[in-house]
Order: sequence, then structure tokens, then C-alpha cells
Amino acid sequence: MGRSPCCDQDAGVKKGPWTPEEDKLLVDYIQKNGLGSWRRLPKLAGLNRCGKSCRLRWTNYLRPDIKRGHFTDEEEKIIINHHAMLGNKWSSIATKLPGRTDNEIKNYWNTHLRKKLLGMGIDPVTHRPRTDLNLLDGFPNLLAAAAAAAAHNTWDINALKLQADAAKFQLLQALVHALTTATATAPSVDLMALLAAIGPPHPGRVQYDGLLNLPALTIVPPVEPGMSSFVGMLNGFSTGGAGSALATDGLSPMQLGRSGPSGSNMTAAMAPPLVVAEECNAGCGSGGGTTPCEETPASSPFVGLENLNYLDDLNNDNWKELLEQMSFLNPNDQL
DNA sequence: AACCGAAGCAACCGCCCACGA
DNA sequence: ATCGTGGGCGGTTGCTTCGGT
Repeated sequence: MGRSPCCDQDAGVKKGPWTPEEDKLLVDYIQKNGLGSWRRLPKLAGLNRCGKSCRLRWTNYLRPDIKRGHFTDEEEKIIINHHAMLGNKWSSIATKLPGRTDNEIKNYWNTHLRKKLLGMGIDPVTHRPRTDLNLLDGFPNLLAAAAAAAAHNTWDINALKLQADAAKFQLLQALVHALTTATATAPSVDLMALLAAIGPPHPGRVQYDGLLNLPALTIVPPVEPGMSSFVGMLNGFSTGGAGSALATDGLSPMQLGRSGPSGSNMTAAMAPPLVVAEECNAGCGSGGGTTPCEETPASSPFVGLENLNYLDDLNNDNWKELLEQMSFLNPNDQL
């Protein structure tokens, strides 16, 4: 097979930015003759460019149906949703955005959306909440951002809500870590009371006071640097908590990582996925594989989450108080 | 006004696959 | 079955613009 001898072997072909004159030659030729062999096109069109360069210039810039300008919120949403499912399959994502090129989407992702997700505490690669404790530093800001997003009804409210819950989850981990670590100062009684207050035991809520039943928790070595794993919590979350004081109701299935019935997917449970790649239900054979699904997903990863009542939690001042109480933790003490 | 670093983006590079001979 | 070619794709580069000092 081998790599095709492309323009890189053609001596003297021009590289770099295209001039308006070159653009005109290319556009005129394609309008007159249509798309054909890109390799032969430069010579026929009178361009001192390689065919590949002509193709890229045409598909990414000169094509008449190209839509330029700022991406709308709706387009951003589509990109993020599909990136969560397809990964860096920019061309596949581009098919969902008529007029946008894969290159433009890729650049927009790298320069805007990636940073946006990072700013929200979301790993742009896994679309899961970042698992480092530094996230907790920004937890109050996260709450404020989520509240602001709710007030303005912006699209990323669900992401923020989920992220806030993920942060809470990590906060609980930090708390349990602190409570079970000899190096930490003994928590105050107020902190204990606060823990219980955050999660009153009613349907649809994690029974956080179960965390106080620490002997029931099994501490295992960190699954990766900076993370600890609490089998007791994990089992409680993923199995419904038979024998555990924890209930699963307070966290969505997505946050629970859709781990198997055994709860063995420890990483997923410790880092609840914000967006879960849906299995392709269009029969294309992809979904979980490397082949991008070309079909429109049956549902957005966010669909259905709107019904979850997160704002009550976000507005729960007890969380903010808990953060303040958590000051006994060494900020540099990673889990 | 000049300098400098960061950000944005167009374009290029090189690997890969599909397809026809 | 093998090979050559065309073209698609994701990653990277480098130029330009912008904002801060």
C-alpha cells in the first residue's frame, strides 16, 4: 500500500496562505468543470499548488455552502453532545452541522469548547467531571455558575448541575477520607450534624448520614493517583445498598457510571460520567467501538436529565457550609 | 509606542482506508 | 492477492491578531 506520492514530492509547488487570485482560479475551475480529480486539478486550473492543498482550500473555505462566523449555542450543544459520543470524529460531527467543516469544528473545539468544559470542571476527553480535589476549590463558583445558568436558562445548565453533583460526590469522598484518616483533625460535631442535614433520609435522596457508619466502609488502595476508593460507598451506590447505609436515589444512573450490578466499575463510580456514550441503536454496529456512528443518536445524552431535581440541591446552603467546615482538610491533601 | 505572550485559526503533514487495475 | 492512487481524516504547525504591560 504505502503512502501516496503527494504534493510533498512535487518540487516547487507553492505552500502557505492562499491569495485571492489563487482562490479565484480554483473557484472558477470548479464552477466550470465540477469536482473531479484533485491531483489533476491544479495543472488544469493553472494553479501551482498540490491537489491536496486545493481540496482542503475548497472544502474548508471556498465551498459555497460554508457557513462562517460564530457558533451558536445550539451548535455548541450539538458539538459537545456528539463529541461525547464520537470522540474526535470531527467529520462525523460536521455532518450534524450543515455548513460547518470538520476543520472549523476541530479548531473551535480546541480553542473554545475544550477550555469551556475545563472551566466547568469537565474533562473534555472523557466528558466526565475532573476527579482532582482542586475541583473543590471551585465548588462555590460552580454553584454560582449553575444558579446563574438556571436563571438565564442557558443550555449548559444540565452539565453544570451534574458537575455540581459530581463535586458533591467528591466532597463526600473527601469528607470520608478525612474522617478516616488519622492525619486529619477530628471533625467537629457541627460537621457531623451538617452531613446529616445535607441529605435528609427521604425518597430521592442519598442518605448521607450513612456515611457516619464508617466501619462498614472498606478502604481500598487508590485506583489511580490522587483517588481513593470506597467499596462500601461504591456498593451502596450501585447495588441499591443491601447491607449498606447508603441509598442510590440521590445520584442519577449516569452519575453512577452505569456500573454493572456488582458495582465493579470502580473508576466510573468514583468519577461519575457527565455524559455517557450511548450505544448506537441505529444498527450501525458502532457504539463503544472505534467506528463512529453515522446515525443521528436517538437521544441526546442530556435528554431526560432535565427532569431531575438538582436545583434544590444547588440552592442548599448546607453544602456551602460544609465546604467551610471542610477547612480542616489540607487543601494540598489529594485523595 | 513598543514589546511580548496568549489565543485563534488557516493550512499543512502524514497516516490510513477504499477502490480499481 | 497485490499494488498504486485518490481521498479522508486527525493531529500539528506556524502565522496573525489581540490584549496586557
